[in-house]
Amino acid sequence: MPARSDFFDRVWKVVSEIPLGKVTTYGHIAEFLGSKSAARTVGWALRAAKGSGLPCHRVVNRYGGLSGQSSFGGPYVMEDILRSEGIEFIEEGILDIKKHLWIPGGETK
DNA sequence: CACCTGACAAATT
DNA sequence: TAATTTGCCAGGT
Repeated sequence: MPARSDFFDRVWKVVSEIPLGKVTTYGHIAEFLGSKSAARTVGWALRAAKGSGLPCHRVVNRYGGLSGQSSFGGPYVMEDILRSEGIEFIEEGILDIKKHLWIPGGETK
């Protein structure tokens, strides 16, 4: 497998653990990985994971904004998927992060 | 081989 | 309070 790196692999794993209807932020993932400031690397991993079947649309920035729209494939792709999963949007491109925030390791429960 | 870029965030000035 | 800088990791040029 995948060479990439432990960091990437961990990011993919965490993201794949996100329950449907929930979202998480780069900062929380990075923090879970051990480096809270590695949010950049998290986004980097998602970008590399594009096409790997990873639900990267469930990962947003700390404002709940869909940061990776441009890299995802379309400006309305992520939003449409998130809405289909039960995510409430405050406005176009911005979801209610405080209502659907999920924390890695927090368990689905 | 060295520098720059890139889906961010938090701290400091 | 806002603006700027640093930290993080890997990939591309």
